[in-house]
Amino acid sequence: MRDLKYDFASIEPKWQKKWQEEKTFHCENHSDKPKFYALVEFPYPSGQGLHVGHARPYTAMDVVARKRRMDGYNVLFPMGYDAFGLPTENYAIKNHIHPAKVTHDNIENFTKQLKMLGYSFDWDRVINTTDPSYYKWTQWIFLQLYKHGLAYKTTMPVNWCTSCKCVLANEEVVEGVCERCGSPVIRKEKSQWMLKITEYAQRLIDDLDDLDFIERVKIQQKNWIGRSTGAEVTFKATTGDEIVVYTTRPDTLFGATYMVLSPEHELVRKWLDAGLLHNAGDVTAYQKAAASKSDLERTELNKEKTGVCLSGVEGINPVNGRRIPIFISDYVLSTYGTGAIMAVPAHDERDWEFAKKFGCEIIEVVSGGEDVQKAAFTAKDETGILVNSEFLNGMTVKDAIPAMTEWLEEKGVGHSKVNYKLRDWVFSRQRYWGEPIPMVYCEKCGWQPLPEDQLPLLLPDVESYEPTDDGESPLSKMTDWVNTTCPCCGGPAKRETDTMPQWAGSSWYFLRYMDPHNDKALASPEALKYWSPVDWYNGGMEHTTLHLLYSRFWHKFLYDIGVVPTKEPYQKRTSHGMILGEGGEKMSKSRGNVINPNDVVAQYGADTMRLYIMFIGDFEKAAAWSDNAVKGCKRFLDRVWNLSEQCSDSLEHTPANESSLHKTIKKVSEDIEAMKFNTAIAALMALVNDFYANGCSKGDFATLLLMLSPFAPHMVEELWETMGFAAAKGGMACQQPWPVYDASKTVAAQATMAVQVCGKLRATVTVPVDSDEGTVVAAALADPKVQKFTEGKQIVKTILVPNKLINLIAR
RNA sequence: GCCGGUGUGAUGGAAUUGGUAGACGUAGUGGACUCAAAAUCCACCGCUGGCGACAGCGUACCGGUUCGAGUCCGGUCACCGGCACCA
Repeated sequence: MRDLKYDFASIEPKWQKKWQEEKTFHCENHSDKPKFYALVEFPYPSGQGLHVGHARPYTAMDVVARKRRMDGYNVLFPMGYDAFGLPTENYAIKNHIHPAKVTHDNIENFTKQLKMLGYSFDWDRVINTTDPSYYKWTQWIFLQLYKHGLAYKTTMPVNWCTSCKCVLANEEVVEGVCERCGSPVIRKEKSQWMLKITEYAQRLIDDLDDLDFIERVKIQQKNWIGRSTGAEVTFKATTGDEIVVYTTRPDTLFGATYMVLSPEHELVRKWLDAGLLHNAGDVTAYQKAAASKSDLERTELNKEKTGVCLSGVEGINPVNGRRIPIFISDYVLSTYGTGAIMAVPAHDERDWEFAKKFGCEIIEVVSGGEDVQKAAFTAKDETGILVNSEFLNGMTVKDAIPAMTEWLEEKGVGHSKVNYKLRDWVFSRQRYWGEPIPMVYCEKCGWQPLPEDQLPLLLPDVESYEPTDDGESPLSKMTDWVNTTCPCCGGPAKRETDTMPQWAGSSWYFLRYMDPHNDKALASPEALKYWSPVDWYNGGMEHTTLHLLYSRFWHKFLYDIGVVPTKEPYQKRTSHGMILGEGGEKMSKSRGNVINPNDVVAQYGADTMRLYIMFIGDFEKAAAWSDNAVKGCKRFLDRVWNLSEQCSDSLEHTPANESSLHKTIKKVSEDIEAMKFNTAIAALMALVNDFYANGCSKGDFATLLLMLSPFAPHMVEELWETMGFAAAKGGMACQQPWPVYDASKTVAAQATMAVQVCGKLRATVTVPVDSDEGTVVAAALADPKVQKFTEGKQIVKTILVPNKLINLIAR
């Protein structure tokens, strides 16, 4: 009897069925209880199914959600599927199956797996971004963005994946290659729908201050938005044209010895057209070379600066009237600032490198560094003093920046300026499996939004999902669908054939959960008011600058137009570490080290899987899977199961366990809230060890079960029922109040204190709790091990840390 | 290069934020039970010296502050993540 194993294979489905039938975790949009909205990132339903990387955040938030219910909250803990996207479309192309069918099958599989793990989602609120009743509202939000001038179409160089034949957002290009397929990304001029996220740049930074996001998320978002302050300065060209440059160092203006325009700069085109450039051939050749370069090549060539001097045109420095050469070079980006710079080689490393290669003059204007002919001096602190700069001479850099800015403004040749690295969001994809963009183009009226009563604009069936070779969406071949009438004049018009990127549906999904079946609005104002904001959102760090930033942007927009009641969508954001394969390597099919949750559940049960994934290590850090450690968790659950048959009948707590029980309640309660699941479980294991050592009552055991229930809900419910607690307390363990501890009972009557002599541990003494210094010193000095080190010496000082430690300083 | 993080036994990791380093778990060793194995239970389990009680050393490395440092400060090294010609 002692080493009986519990039969998880029959227990787990039994309780999952009961939760489903009784809708145990269903929640209403009103309650006397305080609300708590816990959110995890909904999965992309890939063909591979759920993997252990999903299980970590899902289990963590399930533990939190289950505990908060027991704490007396009305908890919304929903799940759904982010199902538009390329892998499904590629699979459909390869196997000639409709993406909707693939999506449906994958979702079915995911749902089965999520239920198998016993998550307490409200299954009545499941959403699917590819469902027309959902994407109707994604399209609706797009129309609102358009109507408020935040969506626009423009021709611009975009990131073009050579393999996916598709435009990518900057965020989807990683080290010059496509984030998804790894193929090189080149620049291509295309007409694209854009969203003006840059309009929200400052608010996206400022409002982080009021949020409870983990610090590294805030820092990463701020870095990504990349605010910098400086000045725009207008230089004249000898042609009479004005060249506006952006600089963060207006103090160094006297050191500007040449200028650089990006190869795409409009003035270059203008001067070429006007025949002003003597070396037009070199210039156009350079422009052509730069345009065809992929981002990867640009980065690789990063070491060696290239460029062409524009012969026949010069710039004029507004501070001293000096004529300086103008270059074009791809180290100046057309997409940042004004696409033109003043080069100060003495105080900028890139300019210095370029100047050395092209023989430009290097003039020191900030002293305090090494010889500027040998290296650029870039320090911005008090170490530098301005020289060779007329009215700025003798100032520190810090003082010279505002002084020069003021001078520029007075003379009308410049002004202070804030710039952001963040760029507008490229919102079109030349792909099939996405939300159709609800816009119509009419030769007479231009772009027209589809009237809202025509939403959803359904994605039509096509024969082939392959993108066309000229980069148009497969939808462009559907002439019946493309040809329509203009909503404005009624004349012939064509629909937009591009679709939205995958990030669209996930930018607002958390709102739909609040009221998922509403067909009048994306969610009712009452539901939005009741549940907003999401109280706690856990997700991966990889979404920090993508999904998390995009959805904050959309939410702020919806707030501005009065749709949502809060200016931020998520109050708290936490993030989990990755699960690595055995041995610490990333899990991948090619390495053959992928752990399938189905196998783990089949062998050990869902409760063991859940417990282990929470016990594996620090939640925020990466952790390597270990089959042996899984066994340890199973062993622990077996020990709990067997302990149930050894409890005494008393419903009172056993005195011997009292302080460890109360300490454990405190520890587990606090650790779950702090996402220190590993130590919460360690505390439960230690408590079970105590119970085995001291014996335990039914009352002790019931408390243990309640604390264990968020981690191992199936086994706990089974024991709760068979031991008669369900009948006695009326309901399942997950419906009971969370145990409370009595602070006065967390301390034992006796304290074991460390005794140090001169800071070195020499003994421990056991004294009554809260003993005063005199008592502790006397007890310490009575110990022969202490006497050995104090003999013949005088105690000159004692330091007491109550109930912890006494340090005797002896001389 | 810039920003952020981490470094503790054989191993995953603890340590109430300056107070007994190594909780809890794995692996290992010895023992009990067993014909035997598995499972379970008990004991040991940082390094060095000693039969031993014990002593010395020990949280990447060097230095500092302190009665006391894994924790704080200065410097060095290594690894991980993000950004990367953003003027």
